[in-house]
Amino acid sequence: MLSKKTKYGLKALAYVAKHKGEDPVQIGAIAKSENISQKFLESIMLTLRKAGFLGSKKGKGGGYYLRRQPEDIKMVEVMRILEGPVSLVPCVSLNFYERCDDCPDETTCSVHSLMVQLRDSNLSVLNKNTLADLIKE
Amino acid sequence: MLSKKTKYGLKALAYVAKHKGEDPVQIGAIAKSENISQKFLESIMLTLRKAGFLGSKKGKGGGYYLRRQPEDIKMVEVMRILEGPVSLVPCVSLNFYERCDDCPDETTCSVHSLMVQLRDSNLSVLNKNTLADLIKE
DNA sequence: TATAATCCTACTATTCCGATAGGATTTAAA
DNA sequence: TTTAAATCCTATCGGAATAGTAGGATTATA
Repeated sequence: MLSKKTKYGLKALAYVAKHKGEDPVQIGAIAKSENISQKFLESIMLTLRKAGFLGSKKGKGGGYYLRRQPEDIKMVEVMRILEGPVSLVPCVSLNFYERCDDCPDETTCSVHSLMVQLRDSNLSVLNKNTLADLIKE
Repeated sequence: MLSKKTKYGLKALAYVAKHKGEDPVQIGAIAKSENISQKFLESIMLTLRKAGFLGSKKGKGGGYYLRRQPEDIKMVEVMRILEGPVSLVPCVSLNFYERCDDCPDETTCSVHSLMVQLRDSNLSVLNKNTLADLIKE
């Protein structure tokens, strides 16, 4: 299951993208519109800003805005920042590789091939969807 | 990430499938071979038996055996028993549907379409892989 | 100077995961 | 008939992660 952090983060990004070109968007407005705890959302927005998706302006009239074009923000990037690895086991992860503590040998592991297939099918979806796709229609 | 429960359960099923036709397989043997805590594995085997994948024989010389052909046990079934929903959000789950507590309206939810795509791509992999595929080569 | 916003750190409550404990039950073999 | 070997079952527990909260520091506008 997706963490609330990721779900809220995606919705917030979509909200900001929808208001592209306008004044910066406030956390309060997003929280209200998407039914998210404002304090919780604060920390998520911070993560998204530090990751380079969002920029911010402090003080009165401040808020958040997109730093990149929606078409250029792939879902796979956002997922890796918010949710972590795309893979279901660390030993098939491309960006977060780790050995599995069980498994003496990856090549004879019975679940290895299945895990690779799941990783690749998820990657294909996450690579072709961008933030722009989230705000269509 | 996949829970250890699921990972261990898959490995255990593969182990039992590999020894199909022989005497029942003991938990101890699986635990040792796959580096799994025996007590933890006990509870997982119980789950798999109650779900109908495995049969058991008690007492000396007892153990576990497959109740269905490996080619007939789809990974999607096993995952649903051990890991739960295939979907990342309950509101797109086919077998565990629930409304999302946020989201006043699923049709306007910005992440809905992405979640459906991820669900379907995972389903396609999990539907075409069976236990027989886990023990190939 | 007052107000509105983000920024930042720390804390907390709850849930889930992985594992363990301790026996009850059943069966086969000595 | 006894003993050993196996599953069965329920309860519990520590630790980690998740979701959220608190409280103020900082910055910018009007």
